[in-house]
Amino acid sequence: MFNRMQNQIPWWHGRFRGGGYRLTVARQAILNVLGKSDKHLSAEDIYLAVHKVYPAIGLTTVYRTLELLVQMKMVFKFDFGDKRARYELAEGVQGTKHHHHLVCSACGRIINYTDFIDKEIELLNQTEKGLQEKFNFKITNHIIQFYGLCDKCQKNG
Amino acid sequence: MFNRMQNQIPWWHGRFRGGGYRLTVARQAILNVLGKSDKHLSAEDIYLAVHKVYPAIGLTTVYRTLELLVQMKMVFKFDFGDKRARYELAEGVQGTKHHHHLVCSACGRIINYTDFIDKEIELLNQTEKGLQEKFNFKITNHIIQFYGLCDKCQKNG
DNA sequence: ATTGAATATGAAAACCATTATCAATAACGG
DNA sequence: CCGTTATTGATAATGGTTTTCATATTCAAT
Ligand SMILES: [Mn+2]
Ligand SMILES: [Mn+2]
Ligand SMILES: [Zn+2]
Ligand SMILES: [Zn+2]
Repeated sequence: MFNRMQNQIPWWHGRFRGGGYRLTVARQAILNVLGKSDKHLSAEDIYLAVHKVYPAIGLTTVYRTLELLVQMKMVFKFDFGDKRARYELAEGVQGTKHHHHLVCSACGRIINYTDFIDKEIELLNQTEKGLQEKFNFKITNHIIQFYGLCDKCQKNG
Repeated sequence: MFNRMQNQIPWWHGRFRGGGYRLTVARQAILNVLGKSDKHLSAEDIYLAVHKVYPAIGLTTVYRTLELLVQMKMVFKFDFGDKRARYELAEGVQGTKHHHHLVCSACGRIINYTDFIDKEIELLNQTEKGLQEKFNFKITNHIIQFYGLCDKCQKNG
């Protein structure tokens, strides 16, 4: 359909081959979009961005690829209360740092924050340990989101 | 369609009348279901429970009522990663205590926990204050969820 | 208790993000 | 280059939620 990308071997090459997955054009295109963006993209956002470069890649493949990337733990999937899932490269990948989110209930703006994270993590570890013991529940990850009004929406509200 | 419930004036009477809303049979039935359950019910769960007593009340009304109750801050709406929204009486209402959630990724079980909450709240207040200043973001509420495997699913997994 | 205006409801259709189907295509070891 | 098999794209289907609109209910004023 089109020639393989001319890039040097990308950092994610091994992740795919090691997992027994093929390194396809669609998957690379989707990872490129995610890697270039600092936003929290929906499947359609990603589809449209990919579409500009590879018009033949369909929305179905975007969904399937995102599902795979989430399963491979290369991508986080979020629900911020609008009706669509949102995706973001996982921490560690592309130098992304662990962070939590502020979500504006009015305009949907999403802010990453890394401040206070250290103390939060400390408490989380403590809490996770306690919960693990009390409920014998093996915690694998957590979601922390603050909802409210961003600066603009406070003025306009 | 059917006679008004014979209950004494319920605690939520004032909340409705004060907001300019009518105190209908459907709304009371739905609040009764929520008040009696300690689970995290979906719209359909609530519809089925209501249906046993008032078969004429439709699913649409359940959705509309839940939307209203969330807007009135009498009910919390959650997304636990299954495909449906889940509802729970808000803290303070019916003596409900503020709590966070453990969600089993395998079987979907949801556990409320109130332990560690005090320390969490303390840190949250601190964090919220900091975020408020740094981003001029007015925080109204937060979501904290831990995902993992419950005791049963660890054995069976 | 009756009335009437405004709100709330139910049945059905519409919506829309996500998934399933399936024939065609591309990736890659040999 | 070939053959096997994973992957893809177009399309249809799914399913929770929302919209529509005619009818019923609530409740303040009679
Ligand atoms: Mn983020
Ligand atoms: Mn709960
Ligand atoms: Zn905003
Ligand atoms: Zn479980």
